[in-house]
Amino acid sequence: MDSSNVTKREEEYLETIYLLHKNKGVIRVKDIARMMNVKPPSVVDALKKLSEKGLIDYEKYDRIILTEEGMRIALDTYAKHVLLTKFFVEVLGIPPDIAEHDACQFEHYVSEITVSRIKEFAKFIQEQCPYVLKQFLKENLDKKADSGRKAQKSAGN
Amino acid sequence: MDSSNVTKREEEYLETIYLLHKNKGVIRVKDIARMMNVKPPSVVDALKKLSEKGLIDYEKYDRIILTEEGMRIALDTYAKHVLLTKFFVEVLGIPPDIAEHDACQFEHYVSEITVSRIKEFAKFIQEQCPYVLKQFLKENLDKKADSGRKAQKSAGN
DNA sequence: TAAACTTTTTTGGCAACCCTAATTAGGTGG
DNA sequence: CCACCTAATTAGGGTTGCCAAAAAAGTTTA
Repeated sequence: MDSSNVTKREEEYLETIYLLHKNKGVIRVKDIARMMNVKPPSVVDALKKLSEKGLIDYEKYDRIILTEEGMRIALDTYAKHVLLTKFFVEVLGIPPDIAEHDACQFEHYVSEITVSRIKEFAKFIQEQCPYVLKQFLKENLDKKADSGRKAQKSAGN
Repeated sequence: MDSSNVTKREEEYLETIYLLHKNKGVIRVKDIARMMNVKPPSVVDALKKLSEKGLIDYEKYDRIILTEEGMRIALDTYAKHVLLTKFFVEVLGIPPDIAEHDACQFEHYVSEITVSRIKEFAKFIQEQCPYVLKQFLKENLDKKADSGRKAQKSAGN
């Protein structure tokens, strides 16, 4: 019931493990590595840390399973991820891949208040002025291809 | 005109230097340290790096001045900071201190598209359905004190 | 101007993450 | 059962950032 001293990066590892388990059942070091764009040794380092912190069950050359606490953190993080992505796409009309990118970072920093407020806001606006929202999206969804897109920051960091 | 290989943390140092200069003129290592919640040696480390990258002019025991490029990055970052904070406060009704905290992280990751879309959205909604927005804020601004607030993540990281 | 105080810098270290190049374990076909 | 191939792990390093303690520079004051 602690979840303190879990770094942002560890949250990402937990989220990835959760998604791999959900989609494929078995979890391989190399799959985690591929999904997170790191090399296998980095994954092993991370697994050891997560194991020491009691967030996963991990035996060398063997299974990788989220503990109850690890699962709690993974679900929590993933829920924010989904909510933020939906908001960016459905309310702001951001292209899905960019929305994904932004959500993927913000999810580790955003406060609970902001998360729940975003959720309420989306619902409120979709119910109270759906036409205005549709109008905004219509005006913006086609901007996708041009201008702003290329002005993207150069990934990294 | 590059701005690549500037870390998030370095962006924060640049932003802090910009704000100190704007508000007090003179910039002291200890002021930067206080504002960023780090100790002086960390600031000195950062100043050396920023200087090597040509983002500040820095002579030991002497002045600290943003170069043109450093100023560009600082202004850019600060602009996002202001925009995000305003959006969180004026549209979502997040308490200012929390909004500040969230913006302060997101500003280093958010894509240009999302920044400009947020700006446009705020304008659009404020113009097209100001009453509905006011209604949403009225319902939420008083929630400040209770529930969500204590569920804050424990800073750090 | 020299002692006393403050600020800045240097030194030496630590933690989080990542990588390349070995090494070791597991699984497979002959 | 052994050679082979792949996947996982260990060994050894690198970077970024932060800190405490010690040394050096700057400033103030008697």
